[in-house]
Amino acid sequence: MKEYNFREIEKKWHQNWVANQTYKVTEDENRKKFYVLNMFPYPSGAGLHVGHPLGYIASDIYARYKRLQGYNVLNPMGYDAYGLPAEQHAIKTGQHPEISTFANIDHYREQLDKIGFSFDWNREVRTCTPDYYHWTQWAFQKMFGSFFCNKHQKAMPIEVLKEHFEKEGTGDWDVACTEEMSFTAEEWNSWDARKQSDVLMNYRLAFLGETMVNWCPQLGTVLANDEVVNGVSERGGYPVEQKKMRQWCLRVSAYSQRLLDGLDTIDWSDSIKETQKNWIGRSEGTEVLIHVAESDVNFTIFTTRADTMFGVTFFVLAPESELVNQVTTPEQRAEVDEYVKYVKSRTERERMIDHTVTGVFSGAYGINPITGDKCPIYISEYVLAGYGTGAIMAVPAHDSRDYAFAKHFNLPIIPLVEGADVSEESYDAKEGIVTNSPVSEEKSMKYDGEALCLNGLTIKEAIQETKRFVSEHHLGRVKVNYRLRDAIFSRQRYWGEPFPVYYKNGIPTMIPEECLPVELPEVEKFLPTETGEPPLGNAQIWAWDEAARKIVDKSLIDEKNVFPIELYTMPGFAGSSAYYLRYMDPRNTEALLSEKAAAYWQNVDLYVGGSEHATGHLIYSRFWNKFLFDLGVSKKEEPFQKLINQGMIQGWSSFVYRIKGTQQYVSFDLLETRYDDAAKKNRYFYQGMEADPIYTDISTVRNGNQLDVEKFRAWMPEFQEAEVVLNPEGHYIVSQAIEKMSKSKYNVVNPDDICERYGADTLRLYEMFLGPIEQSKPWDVAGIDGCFRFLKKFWGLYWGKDDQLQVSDTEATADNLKSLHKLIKKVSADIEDFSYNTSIPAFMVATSELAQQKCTSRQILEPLAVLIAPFCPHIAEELWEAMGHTTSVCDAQWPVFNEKYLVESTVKVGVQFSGKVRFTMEFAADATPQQMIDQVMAAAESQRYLEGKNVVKTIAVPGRIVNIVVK
RNA sequence: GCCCCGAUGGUGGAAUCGGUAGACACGAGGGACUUAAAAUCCCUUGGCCAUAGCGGCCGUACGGGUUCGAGUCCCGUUCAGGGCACCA
Repeated sequence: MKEYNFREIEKKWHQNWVANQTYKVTEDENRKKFYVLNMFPYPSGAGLHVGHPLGYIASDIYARYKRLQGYNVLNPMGYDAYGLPAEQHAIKTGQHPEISTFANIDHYREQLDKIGFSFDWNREVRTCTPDYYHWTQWAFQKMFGSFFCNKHQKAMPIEVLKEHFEKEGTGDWDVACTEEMSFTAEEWNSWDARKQSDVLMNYRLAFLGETMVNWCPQLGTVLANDEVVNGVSERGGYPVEQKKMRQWCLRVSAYSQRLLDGLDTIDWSDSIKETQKNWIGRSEGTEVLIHVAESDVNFTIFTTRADTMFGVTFFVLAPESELVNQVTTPEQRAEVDEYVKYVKSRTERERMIDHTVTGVFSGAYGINPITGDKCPIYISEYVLAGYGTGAIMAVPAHDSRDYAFAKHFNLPIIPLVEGADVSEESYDAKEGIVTNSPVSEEKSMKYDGEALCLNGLTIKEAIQETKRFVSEHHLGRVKVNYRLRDAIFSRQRYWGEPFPVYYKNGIPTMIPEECLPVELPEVEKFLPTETGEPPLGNAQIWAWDEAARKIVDKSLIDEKNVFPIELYTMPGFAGSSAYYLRYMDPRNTEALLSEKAAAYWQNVDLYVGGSEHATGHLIYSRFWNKFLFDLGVSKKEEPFQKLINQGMIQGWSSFVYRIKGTQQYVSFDLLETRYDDAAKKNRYFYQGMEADPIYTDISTVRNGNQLDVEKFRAWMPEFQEAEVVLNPEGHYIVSQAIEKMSKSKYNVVNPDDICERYGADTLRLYEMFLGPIEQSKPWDVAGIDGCFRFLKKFWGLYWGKDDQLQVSDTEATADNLKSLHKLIKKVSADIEDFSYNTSIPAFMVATSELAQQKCTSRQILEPLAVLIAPFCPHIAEELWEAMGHTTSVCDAQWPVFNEKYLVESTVKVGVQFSGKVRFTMEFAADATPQQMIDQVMAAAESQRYLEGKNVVKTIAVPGRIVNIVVK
């Protein structure tokens, strides 16, 4: 048999694909399009590990499959090239981040090329190149120039709103905004340009806002909500504090309802949809206006439990709320100020962990409009300024947080639900019958002669009734709130897209569209300036000359028509929010993409990437695309029709144990483990001395868990002098843990080594074989030999003893056809469902069947090569060529499944009595159930199973089981 | 606390509509070939009992239910993973 020389084969076909531009794709009106996309990678210095290609392989298989089915498949790849690591590298070494980024990209490309992807590299994009970020800046400018009409749920040009203001003031137009405003046309027209600009900021989709931001002092930048995890920064794990700052923001919240509704139209996993639903956090409730007693101050509270208005015993304001100053009485002023100061001193993280009750009385009372009761107004950090109105009505009987507060401050608790016992805890459930609302008017306010009474209603009915009452009598209104916040869109960093904005006499002004892109300026240092400006403050050539329409030296700023340019840069998600559109027409210099390309490619049919982007990229992209859809640029409301989230491939981390303060390393099985309750972790001891676990590189481990001491010593200078304490068998045993693959954990397996040893086709096959794509699983090389062996067997099907191809024109046998068509059916269905892991065993079975049948028929072996082509393109090409084809197997046709080859003349079924299969029988495939029953009865009688028993019922399920019930 | 997803051998995992659970692979054990190793090939491998051979019982986290028949459907419980989290 001819040797399976994967190195030669893979090298040959890689060159061939490049030379023939096999994967170049162009719009073709005569063919149906299919758009497959991977989340593009951030090119890190560590290069690819075996986890990265998992999704790429999965989508490549699908892309190749669709192409074989005759679709015109777009399968592009590019780089999310802006990012913090490159910037930090630049700060450390002084090397421009572009240099390290491009070097990393080259390394990625080299690694990717080895795996045999069908990417069209002609369409590569990099978010950090001016021809790309031109369109990021352009989209930002469009958002700046737009507002969102709540009635039509659509973005519109800001000029429309301006005109409206000029003619009618705010009027009753329901428009997405930061703060509700009300002014007349006269007022608007009387304002100067500066004031008008400020007011418009309240409505623009990209706006400068004075908002509470997540400030990370260590990183020296603000972070978006999804970049803060458990109160610390996602990157680096540094503390984050709340700070009021003027920042660029995107009004993502305007699209809340559309982002929610869109989820029903797309084919994503339930868990990711659920995550997004939680993140958007739609909550239907009621806003009620509360008067502050003995003053003319009013405030609005938001509640989802309008039915509990009769149980209100106090109100609470968020400490950051502007109302705090307005309501606080002089006597309480000092105490309140001190409390507000205390709250400010607490970090986000402290507030998240520590839920002890704190608060202070403001001295004021609010009037419950339903009962007329005067209730004290408190200030407490458990009410958040950023959600709802920053003020709540407290119903301690039916809300556990209010309950804790009431107990702490000794406030009354009034239960409102039949049978609810609130002596120990609150009754939070939304089930039950409402009671305790006054029957007569004694404690109830009448409006237009009507008083609210909820007794006897279910809670749900009571909510509806209260909503009606409140709206009809103008005490408040029905309101939908969303948890989704506007995205903070500026960062105090160097390595990002510069804003195409200059400040003309303090008014943020867009650099004309024709002058884009505004290129990232050169700086000497990548750190913030000494005066605390962001790194772009170091740029000398960074001022806008309005007359000359170009960027000029900063020193000219005081001259006529020269103004400073924005020093902030855009965040990471800016460049990754619309890259899928750019791939459709990546070299267009006139537009983000042409009308023609947009109309042809529409949107992404299949998107593959990690689920960690659920509340970041996948929300921002949907928002961005919806905006571009409103503009008519994108042709589909949703960017990604189907989403597959590949799981993580974890690595096996290995640990050696070093006795504290020595160079002695003790084998794991000799250690005594003690659990330290205080530190909540294990500690290890050897002869009374404590030993610390230290990561060791997986390359220093052999036979599963034994340390190769020589390799270990050679690995790092630190370990050169290591003395080891071996176990009685003379081995050093390491301990192991399954963790995320990471350079710092020394558990990274890189695909190059696997390619070198087994070839790309084996790697591709094996990564798919590891388990369902959507699941996380540890990398375990154990099974890879099996995949490699299979490929050798598969190869062997095609070659005779004397290295000659043994494909002949002999007619295929029925068995051959059956094996083939079973496989076609299975593999086609599996690819459609992304359960590739189950088609690999099917391939193995078919291969051994055909080998046993000594099948040499071209009729079988040709389609077989096509079937494996999506999985293992190199071997498929080689065999395809060997069989005399001059075109690529990529342009072959996916074999058509034909049921007729699988139809059996007879069918084997098990015969079952009282729940047990007793014997099997063969029937003609077209036997009717009655015929089968008759035969079974005859057979059963002859086998004496039915002796002395009465048959009460017979059931036949053709093809599987014949079941007879006896008594 | 709320929401989502899941639980099948030593391991990864198969099992379409409810129809003979454990495909396929890994690992493990045994054997063949070989001076030896690698490679390759063959046999065994859910548990218990029986074993010359036939065979029998129990088994899909646990407890119920529906059904002639449940890994699959329904109800409850436990455990593990993920998301959100003073969101009113």
